[in-house]
Formats: sequence, structure tokens, C-alpha cells
Amino acid sequence: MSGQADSKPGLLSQPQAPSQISLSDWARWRSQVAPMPPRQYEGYSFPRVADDEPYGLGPLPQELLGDPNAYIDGYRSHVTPTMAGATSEMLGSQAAEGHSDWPLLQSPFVFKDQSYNYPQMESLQPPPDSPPSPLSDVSSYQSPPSFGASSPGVTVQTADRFSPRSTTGDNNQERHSHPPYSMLIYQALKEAPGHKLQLQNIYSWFEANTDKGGDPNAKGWQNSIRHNLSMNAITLTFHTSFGFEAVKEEVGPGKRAVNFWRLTPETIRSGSIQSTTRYRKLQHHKKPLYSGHRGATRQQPESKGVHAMKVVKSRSANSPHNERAEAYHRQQMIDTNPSLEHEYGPTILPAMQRYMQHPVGPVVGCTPMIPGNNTVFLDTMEPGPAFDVGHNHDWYTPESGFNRVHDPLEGPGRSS
DNA sequence: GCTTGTAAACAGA
DNA sequence: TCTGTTTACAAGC
Repeated sequence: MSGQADSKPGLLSQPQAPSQISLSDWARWRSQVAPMPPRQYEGYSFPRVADDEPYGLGPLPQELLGDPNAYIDGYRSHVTPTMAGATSEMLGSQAAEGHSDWPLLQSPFVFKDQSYNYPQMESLQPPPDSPPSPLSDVSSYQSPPSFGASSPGVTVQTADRFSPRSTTGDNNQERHSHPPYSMLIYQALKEAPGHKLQLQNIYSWFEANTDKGGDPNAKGWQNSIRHNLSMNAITLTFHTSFGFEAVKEEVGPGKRAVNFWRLTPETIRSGSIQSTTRYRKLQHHKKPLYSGHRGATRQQPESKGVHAMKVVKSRSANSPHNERAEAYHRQQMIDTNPSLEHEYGPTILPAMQRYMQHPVGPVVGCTPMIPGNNTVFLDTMEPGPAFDVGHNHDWYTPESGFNRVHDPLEGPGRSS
């Protein structure tokens, strides 16, 4: 993967931008260019918000300075369609009409089997009298303060191209020159209708919006995407609620449910993706419990990861616990922020592994999804049912309005 | 030590 | 074969 970047052109072509920007400068600019709602979802088959509902995130409040757009906007402004290896079909006419100060993003982007106009294509065009984007030049970028509790915002000097940090170490200038995968995934999902995409569409987004995918034989970045999706989904186990989640939805009658990766409403609202390190650390903590030294990359057949997954799979699919837990999660979100209700429409079969595979022990309760309050009450190390969260659940769809499902496991006359 | 990227093994669809 | 999960390790900070 590291080899492909050599063909990329230089990127730091933005004039007149300061090497450092203040967050307030960026926030001021950002507040002027609220994303526009995408209204063209040709062929898009899964639910979305009502047409008259605002889709974009709107102006960014000052307190949400951790918006990963701070990475993404600057990053993508330098990833030209050519660099991204995007095909002409993937690029709209706007690709050739970029603002002189704004190397334009490609639009509309065409997913493998879906066409979709990115909302930010228009919104990223600055008003004629607007100040230049402080992020139009990413000679440096600042990591959001919210990205990683123990990692304060750091200024990172970028390289002359934007390729993933490579462990091959063949070019130090490549390192830290692009947003983390989690941020890129966040952006891909954030721009998608319903804030959800299939894995293949995430791949496509990366191909079109990053310099990945130039080498069709390079699959490491796809592995990294999957890894990040899983890792950030797992953080949900701890009810941080900042991350991605997998949801299965039927795309048509009689068709097999497909898996979508979705931003949690809390992630959308906060604009932050938490580090996966806490989870990884827990894995390390578990290490002595299962085995001694293991080979660098090979898992033993009964290693903890594989074994854990077996357990998860055996009790995840169609488990009443799963549905209840998902509904509980959804209701928690909605209760915390009713404006997010449309984000949590009905989901046919959520992927609930993260709830059922809690590596520490069963969750016996938790506090509401309040930012800053991620308390989870844990039981013991013993496996067992983690949830008993009978609720009635409301949701809203443009087609049917408000709906309510009654939990069949809940006794009559009992209400939540 | 934390964070991130990457490779790889593995299970299941 | 693809997808999702997990582990392990390397590297930068």
C-alpha cells in the first residue's frame, strides 16, 4: 500500500492559509456552511428521514469542536479524484468546477449499486464573501479534543501526500498525514442517507475520497476498515455510544437481510469517535486468563477471540435478548435526545454481538445516554443474560408515522 | 503508555 | 468469497 502513493501528486497547494488555525476560527467558518440536505437518493432502498426533515447536522456549536470534519474537510480537499482513483462515472460535473481556493470534492458519488449525492459537496463551497476555510490547507491539523480521552489535541505536520500510516516505515513523511480510519469512516457514514452504509459502499467511499484503492490488489486498507468498524462498534459495549453499529435490514421482500454500518445518534450529535484502545487494553488484560505466549498473528483454534465469537454467534441471532437490548439502546438514545428519534427507526434485526459479548461480564444496568456519563453497571465475570429491558418502543417513519411495537415478552398491563 | 495501522486467523453466511 | 471479530505486533507520539 505504501508503494502506491508515489504516484500521487503533491497536495499542499493551498495558498494563504495559516499553518495553524484556532478552533474558534474554524468553528466560525464551519458555522457558516451548514451541510445541505441531500435529496437525491436514487435507488436507495433503505429508510431515511422524511423529505422535509433536515438531514444535515447543521451549524456546529462551539462546544462541538471535536467534529471529525476538521480532519476530513481538510483531508479531502487534497485528495483529488485522480488521486483517489475515482472513475469518471463516480465524478460529477462539479469535479471540474472547483473553487479556486477549494480543490473540489467529487460529486455525486456513485456507490456500487446506489447513487448518492454527497451533502457536503455544495456546502463546502464557501459563500463568495466568506473567509477562506481555515482547513482548506492542512499543512497541519488538530485532533479533536474529544478524540481519545487521554489524548489531547495534537498538532501534526502533514506530509506532501495523504496515504495511510504505514508500518513498513519506508517513508516517514507518510505518517500521520491523513485522518484516522475511524474519522474517515465517520465521514463516510455521516454523509450517507440515514448515516449508514454497507461495507462495500464504505470501501467505495474510501476509493473515491481517499488515496486508498489505487492498487486493486491492496486489501490491507479494507481489512483496516473492517477492523475499525468492529473496534468502534465494540466500544458500544461499554455504552460510550460513540461509534458505529451494525444493523441488519431487509432490502426487499424475500431478500436476505443485509448488514449496514451506521453511526449512532450520539456519535452524530457529538461528532466524536472514541478510541478503541480501551477495548484493546481489556483484551490484554484477559490475556493471562487464556493462554501463554502465542504466535504473532496466528490464533489457536480455541483462542479467546475465536471462542468468544462462537459464544456470541450462538446466542446472538434472533435472540430476544438482542432485540430487547437493541430496542433498549434505541430508546435510550431517543429518550436522551428526542430530536434523534428519526435516526433510530425500526431495525429488523440488529447486530447485537457487542451487547452479548461483553468481555467483562453481563451488563445489569446503565445510566442514560448522557454525554460524559457512560456508567455501566456490571455483574461478574460469569456469562449470562445481560439484559432484561422490556419496553414498548416507538419509532417514526415518513411512510407510517409513529409506530409502537409491543414487546411480546412483556406481560400485559405492564408499561414502561 | 496510548493511539493507530496492519496482518492474519477464524467463523459464519 | 465476503464479512465480521479478534489477536498480535509495529510504529509514532
